[in-house]
Amino acid sequence: MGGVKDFGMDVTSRNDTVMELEGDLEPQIAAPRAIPARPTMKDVAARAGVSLKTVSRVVNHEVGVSPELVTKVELAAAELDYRPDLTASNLRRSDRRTSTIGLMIEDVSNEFSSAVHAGVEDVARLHQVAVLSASVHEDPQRESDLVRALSSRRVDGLVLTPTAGDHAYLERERANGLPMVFVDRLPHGIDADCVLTDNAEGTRLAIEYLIALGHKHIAFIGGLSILDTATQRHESFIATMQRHQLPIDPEWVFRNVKGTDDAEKVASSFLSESKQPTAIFAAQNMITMGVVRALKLAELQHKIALVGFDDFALADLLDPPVAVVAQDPRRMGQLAAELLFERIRDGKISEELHTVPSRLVIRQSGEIRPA
Amino acid sequence: MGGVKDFGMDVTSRNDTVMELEGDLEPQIAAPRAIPARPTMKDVAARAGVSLKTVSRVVNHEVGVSPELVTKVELAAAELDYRPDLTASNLRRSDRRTSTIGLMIEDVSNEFSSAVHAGVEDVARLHQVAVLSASVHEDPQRESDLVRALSSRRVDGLVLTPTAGDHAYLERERANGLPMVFVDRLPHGIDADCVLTDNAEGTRLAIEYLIALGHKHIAFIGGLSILDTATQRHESFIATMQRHQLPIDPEWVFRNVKGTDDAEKVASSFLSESKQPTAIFAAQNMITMGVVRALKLAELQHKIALVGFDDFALADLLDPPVAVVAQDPRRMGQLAAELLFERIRDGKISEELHTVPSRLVIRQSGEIRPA
DNA sequence: ACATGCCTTGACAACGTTGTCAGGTCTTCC
DNA sequence: GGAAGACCTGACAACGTTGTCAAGGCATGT
Repeated sequence: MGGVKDFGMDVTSRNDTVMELEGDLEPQIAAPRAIPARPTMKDVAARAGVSLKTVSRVVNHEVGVSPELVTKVELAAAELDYRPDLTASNLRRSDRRTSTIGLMIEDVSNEFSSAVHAGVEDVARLHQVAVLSASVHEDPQRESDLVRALSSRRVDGLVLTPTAGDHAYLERERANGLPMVFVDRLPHGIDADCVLTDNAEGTRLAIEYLIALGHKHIAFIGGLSILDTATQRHESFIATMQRHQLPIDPEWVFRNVKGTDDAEKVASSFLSESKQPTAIFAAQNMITMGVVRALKLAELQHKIALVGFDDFALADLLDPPVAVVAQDPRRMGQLAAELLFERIRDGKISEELHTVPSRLVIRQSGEIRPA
Repeated sequence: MGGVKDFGMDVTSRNDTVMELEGDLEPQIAAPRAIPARPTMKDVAARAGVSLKTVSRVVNHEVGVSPELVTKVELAAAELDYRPDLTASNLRRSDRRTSTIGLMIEDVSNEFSSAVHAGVEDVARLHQVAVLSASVHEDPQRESDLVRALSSRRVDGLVLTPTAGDHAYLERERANGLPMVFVDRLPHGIDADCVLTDNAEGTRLAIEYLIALGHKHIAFIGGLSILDTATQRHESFIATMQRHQLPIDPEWVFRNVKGTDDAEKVASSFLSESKQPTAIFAAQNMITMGVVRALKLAELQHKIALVGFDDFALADLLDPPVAVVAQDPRRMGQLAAELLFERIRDGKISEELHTVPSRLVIRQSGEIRPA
């Protein structure tokens, strides 16, 4: 809160009597000529010679206004460059909609998140709704601050990727009229609508593909296990290997790997040993990139197979091109937004779980067979 | 505008007398229990046993409220999960700030645009300001629609990448109190604050580097010449070649190339000829990727030098790693936002031109010498 | 004891808009 | 010709909040 109050200089409203109190002071050179008055409905009404309410009707395309008045009002509005004030409108309207939703993602400049963003925007645009977007950066404190900020701006709903923390606090927010849909990760402490990738299935696809090629020694490098997505991929890896009665070598199973550099280090460590896996499964975007680097450094990129989870730009241009389990983040965003608009429309709270399928994209790095 | 009026069912305000008119109809099963009432200041005031204004003072951290009352009010607010309504606050406040700005970029899911977005967010966050973001997709109609939409939501200012069209219409918007800063491209028909990459200088750096390596026959593949950025890069290419008295072979100069596929086609066309350039300058992101593809296809990636304009993820992992002129889109976003907040703060309109330097990132593809 | 001034609190209007309702004009029908 | 209805228009209140101002309590100085 604590608004913006330092700017002061409090310009009195445009056409009221001007305060004449400080006439004794020298002329205020370059006074903060702040905030030119915007034309309001009142101004349009005056210019068109009609009442306020008639302008309102014309602006909102209500039926039952005579054509002449419509023309007059539209002309006056155009001449003044009138823009209806959605904030005032929202205040008065009975549905209290702001035609704005909030989107909280990991990082707006991240390839995955911004694809989700694009998907949400696709749908929001159809509904003529604007999107307030923000990066959470995996920070629970920032997450709850953002929820407050967006709630204060009275967004009609929220699409968000939850952090690892507890989300019981959102229950009250939702009860107070803020519909929300989670995307990419399941929240803890609240039952809510959620759109997820099928992590287990995607992982199974990748691993079984490698197994079919004859691989028996597959390394697993996964992300932060506080995140469900990472855990699901790990569990599916284990389950799939077991189902095929293959040994899981603990020295080739890494969890809690964070970011490209860490992944490169981890991969390099076991690639320099004499005993090596014949294939590597990198359970996340950044990790895949790190492994690519490590393989290249060790000049093993054509000897050891690699499949990553989540596609990325240029994966097909690398040497060798990198096989991946491709998610469909844009679709996830679209689906989440569609769900949200349903919830907003009929005001009911529900707890549907939607899964967006992932598919295996076979590229050379995956086709390498064990020696 | 034509707001959202189809949802109907007009729930009367929460604690007023409930309308008893249609008691004869069957019970409305699962009636759209729309919009639960949110607590307002009035509710908080009642619960804390103080006046409305006192709650306002506490919420806004104004001085001069007795500590006991502050505690009482804060307690009541917390119990009700009260969230101040920024839209109502903005309406009444004399500064009329919404603490929200608009951002219009090419595409939220584009690597360059979303880095600009991240930069804007960095600065907005410091100011506790939310960002309404939208993709323009190089569509002038969409651009002006978005400006209207954001203006109606009374954003405090606008950061935007202009399309190729005319922008005189924004003059009136700005005169009506909407500060704006352009980023990445210079607008036409309006003098305004603008943050640009130094396209000419970046291009010069790249070309002179190639020349220094001994290249004399350099191909140029550039983007849509309706965009100034593309034109500037082209002109700088020509000027630099001429300054070094090198021939410009028209059959190796391509403009108006759009997207990866188009670039690949164009590059492939001249790579299949017997006479070839010894180096290629790709004047844009997508174009560079297309050229990489074409070179790889022709197996010339280690024979012909390549430098691209604008860096991209994994450029360093390609074979060979691709040399580029790197812009700093995040810095551009930050700078634009900083400028915008200055304009918002002191309400003055100005027309500063800011240039963010680009730098040459040398990677193997640039180090290839002519045969 | 009284005037003065500071400090805290609340009543009230207003921001720009829309929902409600009443009033006016014009048809239509007996 | 008059009543009834359809149609169009405007006056007014209200949405949730803050700016303004006045009133009351208390301490201080004479």
